[in-house]
Amino acid sequence: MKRVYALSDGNSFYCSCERVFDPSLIDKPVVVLSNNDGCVVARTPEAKAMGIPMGVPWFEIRDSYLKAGGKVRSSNYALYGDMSRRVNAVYERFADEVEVYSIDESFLDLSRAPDPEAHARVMRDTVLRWTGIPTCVGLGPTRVLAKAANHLAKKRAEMGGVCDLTDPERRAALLATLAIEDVWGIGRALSARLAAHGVRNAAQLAAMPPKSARQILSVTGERIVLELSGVHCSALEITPPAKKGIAVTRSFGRPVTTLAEMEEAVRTHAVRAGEKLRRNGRAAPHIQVFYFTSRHRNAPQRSVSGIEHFPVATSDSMALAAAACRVARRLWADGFIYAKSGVMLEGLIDPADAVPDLWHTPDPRRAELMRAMDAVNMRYGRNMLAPAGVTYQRPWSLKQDLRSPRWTTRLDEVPTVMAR
DNA sequence: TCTGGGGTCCTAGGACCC
DNA sequence: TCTGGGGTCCTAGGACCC
Repeated sequence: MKRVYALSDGNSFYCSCERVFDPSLIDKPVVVLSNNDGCVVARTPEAKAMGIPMGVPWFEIRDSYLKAGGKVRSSNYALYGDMSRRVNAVYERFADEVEVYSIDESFLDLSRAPDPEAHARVMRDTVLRWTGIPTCVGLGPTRVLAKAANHLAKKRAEMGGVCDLTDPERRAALLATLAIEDVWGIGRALSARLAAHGVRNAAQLAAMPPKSARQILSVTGERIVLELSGVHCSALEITPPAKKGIAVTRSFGRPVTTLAEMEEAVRTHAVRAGEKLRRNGRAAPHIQVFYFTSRHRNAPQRSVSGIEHFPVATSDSMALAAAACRVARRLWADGFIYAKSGVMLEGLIDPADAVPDLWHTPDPRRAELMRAMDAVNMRYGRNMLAPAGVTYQRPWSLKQDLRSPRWTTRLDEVPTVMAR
C-alpha cells in the first residue's frame, strides 16, 4: 500500500486561539507576545501585512502598532494547550494514526483514505467548524514531503489550504518553487552551504546524490534528501519518546543585581522543573544552574553555569530547589546586572532505575570496588569483570558503570571473580 | 621506551525545530 | 526601561584504554 502522510497545522495558531474566545479580534491584526510581553511570537495575516516581523521586541513596535489599530494579547499557554487537544481529537476521527509534533502541528497517516486530498479538505472544514481553528494540510509520501506540501499550502491561497505532493510529476514542478531554506531541517547555515554548491531549491536538493548530501550536510541531510525524493526514512512517532532533558529558563523583565533575587528566581525554576519531571515520570541525576547578563546592555558581561549532583536521582522539588540555590550562591558575583536565569535537568532516568551515584559522592564502596577491580585486572592482564554477553568494559573508566543500574549487580560479582 | 591504529566515553558546541 | 522558552540530534576533539 502506498503511504500517504499529512501534516496539518493551525494557522497563526496562538492568534487563532485568542480569536475563538474573543470574536472582536476577528479580521483585525492580532499579535501574541512571549513571556514578560518581551517579543512577538505569533501574528495574524493582517499583522504580517502591517510589516510586523516575527520575534520583534514589543517595545519597538508598540506605539505605532496600537495607533494603527492593532490588537495584542499576552500568551496563555494553558488555553493554547487545551485548543491543541481539541484539534487533535478531530484529527483522530480522520486518521488511523496521529503524531502530535508540536502544539500546533500533527502528522497524520492517511494511507487508507481512497482520496487523501478530498479527505483532507473535509477534515479541514470539520476542524474549523468544531474548534474555530483554521488549518492548512500538506500531503506527501514521506514526512519531509508532507512538511514541504504544508508550506506550499500556506503560501498559495489558490490551493485552498490543502497541497498534495503524492504525484511525482506535480511534485517535481512544485518543489522547484520551494526555496531551499524552507525545507524542513535546512536552516540558515545549511542553506548557505548548499548555495555554495549551486543548490537553491527543493527540487535540486531532491535530485542530489545522497552521498554528496552526506558529505555536505551529514547524516541528517542525507535523510532529508532521501525523504524529499520520496524514499521513506522516518515513520510517525505515535507515542512520544521519554524526555531526555528538561529546562526552565526565564528572562527577568527587570534588572537583577542581588543574590536574594537570583536565589528566588532559580528556586522558582527548580520547583517548576520538578513538576515537569514528575508529570513525565522521570528523575534527574543532577541539576545545572546558569545565569547571565543582557547582550543588549552596554555593561560588563558575565555568564556562569554550575552543576550539583544528587546522591540519588530525584524528582523532589525541595531537593531541586535547595541544590539550585546552593549553585546560584556558589556562582554569585556582585556588580553585574543579570537578565536571565535557568535550570536544566539532563540525563533523565526512570525513577525505578535510580541507584546511588557513587561517582560524585564519596562512598567507601567506590574505593573498595576500584581496588578490587584493579587487583583482578592486574592479575589477569585484562578485564575480567564484564559479565557474559556484555561488551568489554574498561576497568579504569568507572564513571559509566557506576551510574548504570547494573552497578549493584556488578559490585556483588567482584568477590566471585576474584576467587577465580 | 616509543609509535600507531582501533575503540569508547565524555564534553562542548553547532545546527535545527516549534 | 523593555529583546522568548523550550527541545533534539550530530560532530569534533580530547582523554584514555588495549
